[in-house]
Amino acid sequence: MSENSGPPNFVRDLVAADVAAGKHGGRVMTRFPPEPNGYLHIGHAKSICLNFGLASEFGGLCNLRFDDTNPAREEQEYVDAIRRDIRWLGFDWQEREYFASGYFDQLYRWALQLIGKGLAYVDSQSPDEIREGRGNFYKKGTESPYRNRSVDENLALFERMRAGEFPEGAHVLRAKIDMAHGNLNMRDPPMYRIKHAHHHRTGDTWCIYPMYDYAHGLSDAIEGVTHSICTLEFEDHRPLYEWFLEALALEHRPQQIEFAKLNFTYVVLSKRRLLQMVQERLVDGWDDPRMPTLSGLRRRGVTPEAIRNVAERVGVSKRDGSVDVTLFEHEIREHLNATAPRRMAVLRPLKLVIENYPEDAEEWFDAPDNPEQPEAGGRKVPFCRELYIEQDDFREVAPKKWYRFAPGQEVRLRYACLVTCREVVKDAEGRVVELRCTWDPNSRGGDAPDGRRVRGTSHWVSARHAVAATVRLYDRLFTEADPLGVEGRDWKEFLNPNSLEVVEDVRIEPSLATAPVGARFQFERVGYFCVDLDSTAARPLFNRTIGLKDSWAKLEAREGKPGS
RNA sequence: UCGGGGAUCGUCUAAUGGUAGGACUGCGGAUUCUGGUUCCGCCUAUCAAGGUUCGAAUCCUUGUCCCCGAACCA
Repeated sequence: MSENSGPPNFVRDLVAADVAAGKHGGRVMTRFPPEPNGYLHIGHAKSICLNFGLASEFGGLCNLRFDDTNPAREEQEYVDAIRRDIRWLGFDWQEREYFASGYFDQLYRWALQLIGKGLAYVDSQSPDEIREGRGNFYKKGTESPYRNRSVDENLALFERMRAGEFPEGAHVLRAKIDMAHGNLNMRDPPMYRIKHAHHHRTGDTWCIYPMYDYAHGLSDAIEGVTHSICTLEFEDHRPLYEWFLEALALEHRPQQIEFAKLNFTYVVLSKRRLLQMVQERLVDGWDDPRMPTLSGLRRRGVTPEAIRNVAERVGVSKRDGSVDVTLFEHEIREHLNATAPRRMAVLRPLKLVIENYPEDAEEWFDAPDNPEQPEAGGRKVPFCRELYIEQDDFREVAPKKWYRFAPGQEVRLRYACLVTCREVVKDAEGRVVELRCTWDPNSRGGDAPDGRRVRGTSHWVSARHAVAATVRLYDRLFTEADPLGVEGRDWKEFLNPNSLEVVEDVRIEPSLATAPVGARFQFERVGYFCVDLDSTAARPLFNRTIGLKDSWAKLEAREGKPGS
């Protein structure tokens, strides 16, 4: 057992009890079983962390198994993306990469066995008739007229299904269980259907494919999985999961355990809808930084650590709910705050001229990468007579408690010096285009020579040295906490029209211009940013991962709303 | 009208018959060359009603509400 076992939860308790009791010889084996029909998202991350985490905690192993029993939906692209994302998240399945399709032969032989035992039969009803015969929640099912075919007839028919003699839908292999069962899943569920489709791994070898319920538990059994962890909606599939193991009298019996999947406010997590957003170009692909996919989060600049931390923080239970997305945002900031080097960048430049600073002079100030760990190193930032500051940091009429630039107000330029705004220059339309300031030459480095208090500190870049860049400001993709839960409204109505804002005229300090793709920074006083895939030396491109908390904006917003 | 689950601060989650705790959020305050970080404080919860017990979030009974299930999807 490792030390980093995290908070308690019912799955761990179950596993711990099994280990203590010596079940499965005290062995723990889990698996993460994605269907390669879409990209992994933050919800899958919870399952990945749970499965790999449990295995490592109890000295066991976790397999990666692609659950690829439906050739119509599965593609190699997804297999590649899934591998990449799990590795990025920080987990290693070593050589234990499996495919349900790798078990097709064994599964087929077992199906033959079940037919031989009189526990499976070929049904030749139409899909409609089968649905009809299954009954519904309130009405028991009725037995198929084909239910009592002889073993030989079933064997022959099933063999002919496999040989490709029938069109799709002509026949299906069904488990013979109980058409009157209260659980619909037990009313003679289909085990195999005919699909004349090309499979991404088995090609055209098969034209019959096993169903999830038949394939999954048996795949677990083949791999020696001890604890098969899945989500709540499979709870009433468990009797069927167990029925197949029992019917085949397999000695190894994996145990299915269900937990509540992860959900966040202001996020939609369903492969179907994510695929829809991609296909309808509501976003720019699976790795659009607004997507809750692991690829999207990675491109956004979110760290794997933050994702693992949030997976641990949300816990594991059987209550379905929705985690406040601010918890995720908190974990993102927490890790980035500890690891991202600080830099200065001005998103919306306003020119600032220091009138008493020589025209042709310049100097370079020391700036630490992280002021809380000055020993961790730093860089020099250039300074000269003309600088850029943030437009937002100036107000011609200073509100109450405004510490930033305003006529006559002294402000600190971070790591540089103290300056006072003397004059405001406007263009013909009355827009503020330039601040004329003076500096205190004795404040070099940023400290007041006489200990006078200067509350405001602004970031800045040297006009002469700054590099132009583009920044993409990302915001939540949805404007509604529960986009799926608003009665009478389509979830797509709640897509945030401002989820992406491109800012073209950004000025960054020179050290930022050569940062490699994927590098993450804190732009001081602004937020966390990372270098996008499409960034070039000629035009650096940064994605905003998340903004810094802004208590000034909060205060101002509140005061702007009387009565609140 | 059926089957399977679930109900603890606003949110997520602990407490396994013995002080209802933590995290996030929110609200105060301190510190600060980031209105960031950090630190401190505050607010707020056992679905309901009965019962068992010295003692119940926990056990029993009844009820209420919520989620999942009727693909040849997973």
